[in-house]
Amino acid sequence: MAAKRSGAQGKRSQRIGVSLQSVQEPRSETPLSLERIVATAVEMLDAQGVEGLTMRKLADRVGSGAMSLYWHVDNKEQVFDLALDSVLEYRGSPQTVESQDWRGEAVHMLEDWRASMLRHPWSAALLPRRALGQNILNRLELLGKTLSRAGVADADLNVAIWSLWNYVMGATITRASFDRSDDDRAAAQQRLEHLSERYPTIERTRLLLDNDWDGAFRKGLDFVLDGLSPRQ
Amino acid sequence: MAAKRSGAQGKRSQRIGVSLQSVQEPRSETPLSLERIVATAVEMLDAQGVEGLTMRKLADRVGSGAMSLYWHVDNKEQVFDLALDSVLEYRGSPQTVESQDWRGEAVHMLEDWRASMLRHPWSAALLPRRALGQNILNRLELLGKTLSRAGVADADLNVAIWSLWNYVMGATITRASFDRSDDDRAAAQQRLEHLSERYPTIERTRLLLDNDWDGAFRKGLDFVLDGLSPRQ
DNA sequence: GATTGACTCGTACGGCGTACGATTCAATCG
DNA sequence: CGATTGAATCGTACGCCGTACGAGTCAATC
Repeated sequence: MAAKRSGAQGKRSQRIGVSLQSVQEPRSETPLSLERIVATAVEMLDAQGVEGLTMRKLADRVGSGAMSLYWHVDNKEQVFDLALDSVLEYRGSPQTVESQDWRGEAVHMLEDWRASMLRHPWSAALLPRRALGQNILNRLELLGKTLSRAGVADADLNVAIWSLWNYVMGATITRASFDRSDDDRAAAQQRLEHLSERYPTIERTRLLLDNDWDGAFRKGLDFVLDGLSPRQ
Repeated sequence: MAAKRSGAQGKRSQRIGVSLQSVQEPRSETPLSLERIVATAVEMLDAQGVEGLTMRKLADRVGSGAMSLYWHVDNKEQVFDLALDSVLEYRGSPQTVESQDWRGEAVHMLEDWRASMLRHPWSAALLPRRALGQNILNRLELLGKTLSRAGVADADLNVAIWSLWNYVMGATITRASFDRSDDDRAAAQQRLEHLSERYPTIERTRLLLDNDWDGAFRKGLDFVLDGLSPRQ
C-alpha cells in the first residue's frame, strides 16, 4: 500500500565486533498494517485529544515497537492526515436523482458532515492545519453536484460551495472548541461577567454561552441557503 | 501585571558546600515584561509559524534565559493565548450612530476581522484550540449591537451573530490553510487531478483551487446577509 | 543452502516544556 | 549604615518527544 521505499541502502556495517543488539522477540501474531495504525490513532485521538497521541504510545497500543510504525508511515504528520481523512469519509446514501428536494439533500449532507466532525472533536482542531484531503474533496464535489442539479447558476456555484463549506466549518469548529472542556466554558463565562460590568448590553451576548447549538446551526444554515436560493 | 505568586517558599538550601552555579551576568539593561514577551512571540509566529515558537527561542529573542519567561507567564499555552488575543484586538472607528448603513458597517467589521487574522495566519490555526478571548467577545458584542440597531429581531440576534461569526471563521481558516504553503497547494492540486480521473464533473471543483478569495468572501458574505435581512 | 527483500525494532540524538532552587539587586527598615 | 526582604532572573536537570540509523528476523525465491 504505502510501503516505504528506502533510500540509500549503503554503508556496510563496520566490523567492530560482536553485535550489541539484544535478541528479538518472535514476530507478533497480528501483523501491523496501515489500517490498524490509523484506526488505533483515531481511537486514541477520541480518548486523549491531539496532545495525547504520540508515536510511542500509538506503537504500544498496536503492540509494536515505535519505529515499526515508520515502515507504514512517513512521519507523525501523516498519521494525523490519515486519521482526519478517515473520519471525514462520506457514507451517505447515493444521491437520489429523482428527488426534487435539493435543499433537503444539501441540509442532510451538511448536517452529516458536522456530525462526523463532532463525533471526533479533535478533527475540528486539526483541519485548519492540514491540506484538504481526498474525502473532503469528495464531499465538496457531491455538494457541488447537488447545488448544480438544483439550478444554482454555474457562475455562482463556486461561491455557493465555499459559503456553505465556510459556514459548516466555522460552526463546527466553534462548537467543538466550546465543547472541549468545561474549564474553557467557565473561563469564557467569567470573562463575560467581567465584560458585562462595562457594557450592560452584554446581556445579549451572554446568551451565546447557553445556546441551543443544533438549533442555531440549523437556523443559520437556513439563512445561508435563503441567501443562495431565489426566494421560494 | 500577571506577576507570579510563588507557592511554597520553604526548603532552606542544604549546606553541602560551595555553590555549583556559575556566576551570573549583570542584569540586562532592558527589563523583561509581559508586553515585550507577547510582542516578540507574535513576531516569531509571523515568521516561523506555530511550530517555530519554543520557549527557549523566545527567551533568546527577548534576551533572557528560558526560565525567566515563567515569572511573567504560567506556561507556553498562555503565550499562545495572549498572542492570539493581542492580534484580534479591534481598532476600528467607534460606531457612528447616525449612520443608517448597518450593512456596510457589518461588512466593514467582518472584513477587518478577516484581514487581522490573515495578517497573522497562525491565528487561524490556533483559534480552534483556544477558548474565546476578551477581544473576540468584544467584537461579537459590537457586531450584535450593529445588527440590533439595524433592526434584527432580538429572537434572531443570537443566531445572526453566530451565523456571521461562523462564516467569517470558516472562510478565514480555509483561506489561511490554503495560503500556508505552496506544497499543500500542489498536493491538493495533485489530489484533484487524481480525483478527476474518476469524476469528470470535478472540473467544477477544480475551480476551487484558483479562486478569487477576496471576491468570493465578499460574495458569500452577501449571501449570508441576504438571508439575514428582509429583502431590500 | 544461499540470497533477497519485506518488515520489525533497540539504541541514540537533539530538542522540547518546565520544576527546582540558587542568585542578583533595589527598596525598605532598624 | 548594615540587615532583611521580595521581585526578578536563570543554570541545571528530568522526563518526554520525533525519528535517523542500522541490525535483526523470516518467508519466498533461486
